[in-house]
Amino acid sequence: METNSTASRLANLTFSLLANCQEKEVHLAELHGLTQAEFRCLRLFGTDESLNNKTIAERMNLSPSRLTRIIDGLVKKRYIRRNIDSNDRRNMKVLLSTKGKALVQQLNKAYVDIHEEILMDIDPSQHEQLIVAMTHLLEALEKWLEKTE
Amino acid sequence: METNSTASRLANLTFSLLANCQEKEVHLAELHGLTQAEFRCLRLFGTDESLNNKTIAERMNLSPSRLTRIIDGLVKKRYIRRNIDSNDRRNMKVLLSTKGKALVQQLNKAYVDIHEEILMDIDPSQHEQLIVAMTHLLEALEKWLEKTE
DNA sequence: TATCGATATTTGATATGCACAATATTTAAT
DNA sequence: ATTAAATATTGTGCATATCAAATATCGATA
Repeated sequence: METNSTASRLANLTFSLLANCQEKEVHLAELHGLTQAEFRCLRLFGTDESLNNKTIAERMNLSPSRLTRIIDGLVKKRYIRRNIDSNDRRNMKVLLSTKGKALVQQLNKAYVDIHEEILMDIDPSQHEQLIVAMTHLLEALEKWLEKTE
Repeated sequence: METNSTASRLANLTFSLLANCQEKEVHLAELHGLTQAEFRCLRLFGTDESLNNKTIAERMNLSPSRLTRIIDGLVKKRYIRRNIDSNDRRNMKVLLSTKGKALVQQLNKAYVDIHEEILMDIDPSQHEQLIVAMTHLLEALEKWLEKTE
């Protein structure tokens, strides 16, 4: 059956793709003197956003206490600041410092640049195709994760 | 510019994809009573393959000592066996037990099934193009990783 | 307003993950 | 035969993560 062999080729592709992306992330983190956790945490921020401890913990699938210490590291390295939320003083509003904003913007740019480079190697007529396919891949994965939750 | 906006869409996609795959892996691991490291180790085996400690460590980017203990866990849980290589008694030949083979096959099948489902959503005439595009994506990423080594 | 329960963060204790160095066994080279 | 290299394991220490307890604040209500 055609679908089956294509499916296993695609499966191998996404498998390798995943491994490579992970490697890339490790590499980028140490390039900036950050631990992997700190790096991933930083990448959650849009440049203007301000998040609290708990939501970051949820997005990263980590305990709030773990987050406290990751944030500690990022504060010590002067990438972010902590402010008490004046509306609800239980909340810590965590936001990027100037240095943090610069790094996040640089990372985002680099990230897009990589993909741009990649697209240059691919016939433009296939770009939309690729996007559609990857979107399906993502949807399927999300559906599967929900199903088995 | 068309390329740029496509690139940032693609960037977002691979970003989410990565996060979802990681979540899926964690989930699958605990579904089978394995740690994430054990799970990833098991997935390296083809059903008939026999590997030694060192090569597994290299493929997983872990130290041999770490591997020794991961293997310990998998042996205790009866997924793999250790045999001394009779050609070179320094080597431990690590291979899947019957139970291990069954699990690996089941996982591989599930993995292909997901991708088959995805392909059903896409016009068959475009499958080959999709594979080609994804292959380019992977190649480009590998090239980038080498460049920055 | 005084108090109780819920919520957010932090801290201390503890467990797990991982690498490095030292050790033991075996092989290969001189 | 002796020495050097390769392989797996064990001991140790630091990094990573969770859990439970402590602290502070908020909102509701008696």
